[in-house]
Amino acid sequence: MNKKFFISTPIYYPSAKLHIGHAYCTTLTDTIARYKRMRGYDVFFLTGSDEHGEKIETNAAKAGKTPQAFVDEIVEGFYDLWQTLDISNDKFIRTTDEEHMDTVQAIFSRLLDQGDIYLGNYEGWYCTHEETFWTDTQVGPEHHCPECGRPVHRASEESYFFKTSKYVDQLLKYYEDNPKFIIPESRKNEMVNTFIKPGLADLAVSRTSFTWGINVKENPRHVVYVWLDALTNYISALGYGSDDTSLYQKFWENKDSEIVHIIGADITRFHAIYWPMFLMALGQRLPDREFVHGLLMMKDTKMSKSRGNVVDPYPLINRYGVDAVRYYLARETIFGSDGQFTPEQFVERINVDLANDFGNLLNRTVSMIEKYFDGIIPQYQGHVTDFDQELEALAMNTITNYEVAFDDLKVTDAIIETFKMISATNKYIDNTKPWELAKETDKTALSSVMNHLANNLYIAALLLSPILTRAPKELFAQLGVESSLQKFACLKKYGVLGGQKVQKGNPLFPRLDMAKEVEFIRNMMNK
RNA sequence: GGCUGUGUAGCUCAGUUGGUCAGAGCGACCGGUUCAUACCCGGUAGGUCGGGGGUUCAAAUCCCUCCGCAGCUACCA
Repeated sequence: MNKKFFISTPIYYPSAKLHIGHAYCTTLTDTIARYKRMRGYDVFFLTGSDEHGEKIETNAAKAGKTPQAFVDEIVEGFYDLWQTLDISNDKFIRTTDEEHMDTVQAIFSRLLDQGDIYLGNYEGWYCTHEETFWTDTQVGPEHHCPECGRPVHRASEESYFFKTSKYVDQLLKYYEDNPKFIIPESRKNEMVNTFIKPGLADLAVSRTSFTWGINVKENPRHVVYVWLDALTNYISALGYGSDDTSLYQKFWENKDSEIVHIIGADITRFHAIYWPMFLMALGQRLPDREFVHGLLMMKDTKMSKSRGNVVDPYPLINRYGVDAVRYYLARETIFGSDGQFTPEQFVERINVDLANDFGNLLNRTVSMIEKYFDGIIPQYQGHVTDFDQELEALAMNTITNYEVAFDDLKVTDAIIETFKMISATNKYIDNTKPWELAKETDKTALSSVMNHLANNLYIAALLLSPILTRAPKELFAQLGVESSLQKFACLKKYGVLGGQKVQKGNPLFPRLDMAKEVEFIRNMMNK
């Protein structure tokens, strides 16, 4: 029985096009999903779209479309972007899917029956112009709308509430028993200090001010308000509460399944507090990890819809390729802390790591094997020199470090480990000086060097295959690696390559002209 | 205002429980090499570890204070 692994991205809101921040989160999640599959796990990778709410209703009206037609069109763009980025999700859930809506209604009814949800009044500061409720802190002592500056007034709206008090202690205990539930830990402290300690308010889970949502069966004037709708996607996608719960049993209820949500800091509260509470109320198992990823910053402005200044991923992908973009996203930012996007760093990362170190290593290796051995990779013969031995030891060590890092969701660290090995392999060429060995009549040492180069490249390509979806295949083609060897399990022992016929191809990653490309990206960003 | 974090070489950042912790990568400069995508390899970088004060035999690493920056501050996804 294989181990199970469930991983999700947030479901994104289709009020506008996706930008590189979304691409970042989804790509990172994808690398983890691919890694786990490579390690032999049964993986369920979920992404989707959160399609209800007032903003959609309004935007659709502005566009002269029905909300459904409006979201249908935008969600098409989601599909397209994920396909373009080689995202390997197993399902794409939409909160307008009938099964999802049925499940949400059923959950709502059950929680209402149980007394976890009650009817009350949502009270706050209301701005008539913005048609929005604000909190005390948001309106400040002057009681002005933070959005438009107009005066606000007290108002209340009938709403259903989820009773959080019932589950607070249980939640805190879960935090305590599962120290790795919220990562990074500072996010957990934020939750406890900001929301729980001061006394957690009940959560409004319905609205009467708009209609584009899932109806509350018991009271159709109300629609289910965002979080009870959106968060439920993680289990409705698996068939929870439906006729076929096999996936749910396999990936959620199953004790041997690890459940990971990758989320942005902006939705931590909902995933770290309310989602566990909903699950507790339903008597269901809680996720193992809420991994809060960092934000991609544009120089000094946050990249988000609200502040504009977003980078469209398409021009980057079209010009530099999927691998380059995926690599940049996974490598440049330490997973869990914020990163910065600058054109210079983007180009440099690709040139230094992918073109110079990795791509060029393949190129020079293939050239030498063609030149010295008529294109046939010499057989592995153990380690002939100390350099061979060191390189082998380092390669095997790299594989271990890589696994440890990736298992802990430290994607960046896993990549760094891999590139340390690639660097060491470049250095190995300088140490062994194959061009001098080629002058000797005894080719033993030279053949061993060629074999080690091929084997290290092969290992590197396998380790990078969760990140790069194209280049490893090209590398395997150039080294003549048969598909039966393109498996992680083959890395258990060193030296599996030997006897293959190499075939020189195009450079894996062409070197980019810094000045020219920086200008291109700048122009793109300023559009 | 409150709560979290953060401020280390030109740039991006590592630095577990205080004592080779003053580091890595990139850029720059110098040198080497030729199998290679002007690539790769080696060497050099003298940064008061934000300012000030304190604890200690010893602090980037603990405490206080000040300054800068970021996130959150309860229903916008």
